[in-house]
Amino acid sequence: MVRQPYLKKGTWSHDEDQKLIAYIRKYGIWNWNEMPKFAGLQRSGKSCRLRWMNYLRPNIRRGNFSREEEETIIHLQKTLGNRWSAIAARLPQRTDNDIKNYWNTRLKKRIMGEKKNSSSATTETKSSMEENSSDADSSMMVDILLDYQIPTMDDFPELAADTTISLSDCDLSVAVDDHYNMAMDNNLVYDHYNMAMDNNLVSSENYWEIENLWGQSLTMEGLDCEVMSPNSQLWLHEPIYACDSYYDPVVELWFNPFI
DNA sequence: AAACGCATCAACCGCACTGTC
DNA sequence: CGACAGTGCGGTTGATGCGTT
Repeated sequence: MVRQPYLKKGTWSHDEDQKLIAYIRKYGIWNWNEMPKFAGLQRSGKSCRLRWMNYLRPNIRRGNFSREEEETIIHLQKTLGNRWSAIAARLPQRTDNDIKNYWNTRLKKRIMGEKKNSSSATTETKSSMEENSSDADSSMMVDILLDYQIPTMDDFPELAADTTISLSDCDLSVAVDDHYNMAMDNNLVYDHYNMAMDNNLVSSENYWEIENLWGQSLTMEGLDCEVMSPNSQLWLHEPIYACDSYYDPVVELWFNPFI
């Protein structure tokens, strides 16, 4: 009879966060089920993955959703349904869990309230939205996002899976520039890409945009440890979060992991 | 100050999907 | 083709905080 090791549940402690971050920074993500053991965590792989994806991962934006983000979520939810991961893919720096929570606790109620008031009022709101230029802009942005298909590595079969990719020293531009321009006609993607590459050093914000644009094949999980390393270095280079208006203990962890 | 209700969000659970053998 | 392992996703729950009585 195999004795199951004790697996802790519930809220993560500061110490556990430290261990997971330190481990991933050093070795990258290779196997969620095995990692906790080596990282000295008494957690399931699932729990580690969730904690990482929803809280510890760099470039996660926390705090209040902007009006534009709200409109985007509402629009995408209407179009895509409760496909939170798909919605999150179109909202840089927000996690699917955050979006799901925000929808369930706030937006859904608001929508229900609006519907309850009267259907005519809803129509009125829609037309007033169209009149309002900023709202119209956000609506247009949503349309662009909806039309935009995120490319994956499948779109670039020329690129070998073991290609060394280092955003921090712009190897990426050398490796994929031609393929990218050749394959992508979408100006939105092209602008994001150029915006990032115009900088000598790719900022974490731009990195996030690129990561989203290039799909999961270019994220940590899709890459082996060799390819992971440059990305890890990138995080070390600039572990800055977009939302800087409040204290976040995770930011503190990234800057001072061994406090 | 205590009790209560509600809102929020981190985390869990179960299922589905995908890749490998 | 089926079994299995690893991973991802969406629904749900439970702990916590906050406002109200």
